[in-house]
Amino acid sequence: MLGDMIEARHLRVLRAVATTGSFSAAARELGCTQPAVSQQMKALEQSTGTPLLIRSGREMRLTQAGEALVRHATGILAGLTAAEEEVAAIAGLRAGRVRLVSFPSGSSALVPSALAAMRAAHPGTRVSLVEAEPGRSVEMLREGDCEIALAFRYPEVEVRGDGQAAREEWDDLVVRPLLTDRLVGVLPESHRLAGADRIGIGELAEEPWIAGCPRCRRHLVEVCESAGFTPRIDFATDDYPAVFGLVGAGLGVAVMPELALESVVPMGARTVPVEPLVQREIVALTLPDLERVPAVGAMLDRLTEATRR
Amino acid sequence: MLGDMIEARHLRVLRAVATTGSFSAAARELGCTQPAVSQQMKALEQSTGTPLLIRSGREMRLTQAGEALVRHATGILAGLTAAEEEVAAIAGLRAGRVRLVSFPSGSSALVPSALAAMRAAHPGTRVSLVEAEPGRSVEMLREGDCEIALAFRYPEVEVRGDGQAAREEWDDLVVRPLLTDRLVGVLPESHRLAGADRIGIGELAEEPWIAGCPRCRRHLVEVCESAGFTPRIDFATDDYPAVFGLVGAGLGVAVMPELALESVVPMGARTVPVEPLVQREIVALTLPDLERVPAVGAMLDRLTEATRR
DNA sequence: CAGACCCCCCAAGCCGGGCTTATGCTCGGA
DNA sequence: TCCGAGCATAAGCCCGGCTTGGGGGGTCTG
Repeated sequence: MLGDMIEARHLRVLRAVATTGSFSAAARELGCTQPAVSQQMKALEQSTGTPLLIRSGREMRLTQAGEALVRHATGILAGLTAAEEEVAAIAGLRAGRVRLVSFPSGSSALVPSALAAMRAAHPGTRVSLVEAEPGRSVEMLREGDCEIALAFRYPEVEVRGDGQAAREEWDDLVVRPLLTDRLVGVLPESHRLAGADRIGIGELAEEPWIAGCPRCRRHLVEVCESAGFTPRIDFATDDYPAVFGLVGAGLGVAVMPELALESVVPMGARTVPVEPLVQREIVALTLPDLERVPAVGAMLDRLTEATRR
Repeated sequence: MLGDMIEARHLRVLRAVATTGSFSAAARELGCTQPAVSQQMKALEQSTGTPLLIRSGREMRLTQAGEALVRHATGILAGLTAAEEEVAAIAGLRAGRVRLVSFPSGSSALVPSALAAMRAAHPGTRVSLVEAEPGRSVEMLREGDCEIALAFRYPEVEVRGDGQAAREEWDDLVVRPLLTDRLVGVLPESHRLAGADRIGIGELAEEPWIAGCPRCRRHLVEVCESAGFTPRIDFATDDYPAVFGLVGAGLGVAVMPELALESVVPMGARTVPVEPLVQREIVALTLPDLERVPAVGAMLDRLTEATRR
């Protein structure tokens, strides 16, 4: 029920017989023995129900049905090799597309260098990049709208009954940790603690706060509450330069991933380590099957490498 | 070495999976069990070296390589079914061409009725007809320039050392006897024997003869010599009406196949049975492999049938 | 004219691969 | 929480392919 079709192998053998003019020559060309060719042709003639070859004296000729098959074989085998070639190009990293989605402004250094390394190593591949919040990016990953999602997670501050609420939603994904990012405090230059070596987060209990994305904001609240106070959040923005602007204007304090400070120069603000140590883990997420896709795997490797500079 | 190629069956399964969205549905569509589909896809992924399908939650999605394969599969499977269809049409006598070559003017009644019967029974087939001498027609058959050769042979008059010289050259062919044709004498109306019931060939020993084709001429000489004389041959022509004209003009006598008299009316000539009985056997020749080609076999059957009217 | 070579067919045997049944697992819905 | 659907896996049977070895026929050449 599944194999009642002309097989491509048969066509290849038939074509070899037609071009070489003999079973033996076809066998040599195909790298097998002559009886193998003989049997293949017998099987093909049986499956088609009509003779395909005429053994007339020494030369081998095609019947009309044989000619028809050979005529079609050209296109079919060409299509088959084209298909093999295309998938081989993808498998061999000479082609292939990776859709990468990253959280906004979270990987200003990481992603570009990984993209550059990928392009250098596998020029045929194409990597596209769009930005989305971690929640949305994971959704896109599950929906098939991207192959790699860059996200971050915070360790749980307090141990609750369901200890791994944040990690739980990823347990069917491949989670490749890239790097852990320490959060530092950001204070106005004029702040009394701006010059401190390090500060406890509780020392900022009375300050107005400027928070980041919802996820970051939630975690900030958790950290502060475990330190004994509830932060008064006056502003919330994803945009790190905006945070600097707000802090520089003396409108509040903030915490911010250290990585975000690498590519910008804070104006009118000072950074200072805070205690307790607050870390953010940046990870690349993908689906188990996708990890084995060569281009996806290669891009994951490039992302991992990009953290080792 | 022979099967290191993507198989058409794999593509069919992959396409079914892609369109139905699940292995089970594909299995139902293909008429096999679900593990069969599962294994086919695993084998295909292994042979291509890259994942083709993403099992994400409940829905099944294609990777880029899978999409490429499905895209090619459309054309490949279409070509394959087109090839199957064409050869099936030939096998099912809905198409096919038969090249028939007949000796000149030897089958004025036989061939046309067989052609008509063939066209009526299998309208899709095409039969072409050209004329050639028996020697040449057999050569064409062996060269692949025709599928059926109509020829005739005479029984050996005298038993020589190599008793079957004429039959020997056909012993690797399929010889299908169609009918045996008695030769009759053709005399001028004014001839003294024109009104006889039958004559011995020896009674024409002194007449000038009009012979037919080289083959017929050779046989005429053999028959006459076994009757004790050597015929004096003044004219030789393949054209039966011309023979009648020559005989009618009193220029000689001739022998002629009875069949040739069916579609012409002799003018100024009389036919009379001769003794000893001289017969000519009309046969259809083909190659052993060609006999099994449906259209060729059907045409042979029509030729055989055409003799039974 | 005979030997030699080439090519094809046939038979037997080994091997791999495919399909099936049976079973377990996961996930989503009632 | 139970149930149904769907996929994966294992074991087993079976068919089909490829190989080796032997035989027959045709052609070319010495």
